[in-house]
Amino acid sequence: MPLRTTVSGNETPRLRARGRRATPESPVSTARSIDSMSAPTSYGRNEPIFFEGDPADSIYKVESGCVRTYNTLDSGPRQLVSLYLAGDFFGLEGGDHHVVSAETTTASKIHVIKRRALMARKDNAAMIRNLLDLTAKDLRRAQRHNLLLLKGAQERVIGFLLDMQEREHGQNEIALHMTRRDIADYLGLTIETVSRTLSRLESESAISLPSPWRVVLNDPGMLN
Amino acid sequence: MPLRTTVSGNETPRLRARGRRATPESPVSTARSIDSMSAPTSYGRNEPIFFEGDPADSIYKVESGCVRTYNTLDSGPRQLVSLYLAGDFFGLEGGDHHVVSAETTTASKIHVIKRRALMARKDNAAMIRNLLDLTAKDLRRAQRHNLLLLKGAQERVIGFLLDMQEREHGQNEIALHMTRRDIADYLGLTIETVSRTLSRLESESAISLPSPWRVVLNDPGMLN
DNA sequence: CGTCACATTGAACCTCTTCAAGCGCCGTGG
DNA sequence: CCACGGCGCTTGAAGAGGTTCAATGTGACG
Repeated sequence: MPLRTTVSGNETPRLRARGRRATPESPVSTARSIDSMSAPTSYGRNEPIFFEGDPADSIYKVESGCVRTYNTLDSGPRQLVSLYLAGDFFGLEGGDHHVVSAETTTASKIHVIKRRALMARKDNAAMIRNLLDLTAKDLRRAQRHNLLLLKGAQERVIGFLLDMQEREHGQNEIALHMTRRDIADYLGLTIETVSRTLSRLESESAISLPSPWRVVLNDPGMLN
Repeated sequence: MPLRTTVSGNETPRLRARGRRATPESPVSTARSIDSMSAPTSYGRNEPIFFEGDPADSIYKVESGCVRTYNTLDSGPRQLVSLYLAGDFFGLEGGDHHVVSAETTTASKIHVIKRRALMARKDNAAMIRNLLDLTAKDLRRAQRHNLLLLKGAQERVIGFLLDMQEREHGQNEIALHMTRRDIADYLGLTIETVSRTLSRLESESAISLPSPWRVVLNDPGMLN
């Protein structure tokens, strides 16, 4: 097993949970689409965004970074429901109260969009249709994740990497934006299994691991 | 291991895939809500409703029976994405084409609702909002299913039973509407594991199995 | 330099799968 | 009418894959 000569980038996985530092509120945008309706809020690593049970009066868009949603009601090990990367919307489950909690997995910028602000707009019918499209997209993502969880460990990890690659503009070098624990909790595996699987894929030169938070897919097509 | 003196009901799990027999089309309803916009179509057991790749020009509501959605693209063992019971809507994933296939698991009646018919109505803004609510509900269901798949075999089966109970009006005796294979493919287990787990739960008198397609939860609260 | 969080690696254990056999119900046909 | 065969379900024993427990490695920061 080759010892990795790690050259870590600036994505240092380090807990720096200072309080959230809201950027000053900009005047309400008159933009046509849901995004960019407000200035993004900056979050540190592992900072909560909302909790299960909170009133669900806003939806959210990831400007940069990464957000995990999870369920606290079920005791035992943490189980992630979803991961959201730059460009993704979350908090779309509907209902009066959130059914999951949301936290950043790394330093992130998040747009917070009040539902009332959406509905108050002249073009609110278009907004609802926009919301519908976003929710349907999240549904498709959840269903694809379901399929992934019906497979074995190696296929889960590979599926995760391919999904991440697709969501990160198709580059072969992808930034994970999260720790092994997040990956494991998202895939229903242990961190040991995730680590071993990645190591094996690297030893088979299917991937490279320049640093723990970076993965290079040497042959994305081969991974299927 | 007590031999079960099975007294089969009329839910005989038997292939009887006669051709679909559409009920005569009723005049377009002027009802206020999405459901009951058309007369239901009757399907036999294991009959396809739509296939992955078909144009998604309709949404569907289960009047009675049960529908499974699954993915055929990934080779290997069949993997169910979702199960829909009486009262549930499906086909809400959005997009121009279906990303899953849908089949009945048992004789069923299904409402087929054209999207165009929805959008053509005077109150189509309300219809879209209705669609949004239904899609968000399906999303919540998919996310709950995700959580289930992150657990062990016994918890999956118990979670499945509790989910079914909740969806069948909270009665303690529930009809499964499907075979062990469907359950296994939905939970990511083998039929043997499902069968064994149910047998063990019965031997611990947590449940009773009057017939393979019927389950009685002796103490729903205890199962958590 | 020492500490801390995260990641990796090894070995024993356990759960679920795989393979195999048998049972019960039902429909069919001799 | 009963024998046969298909299908679904159950049960057992061996095997593989992932977890658990434990130790070590690595980089960042004070």
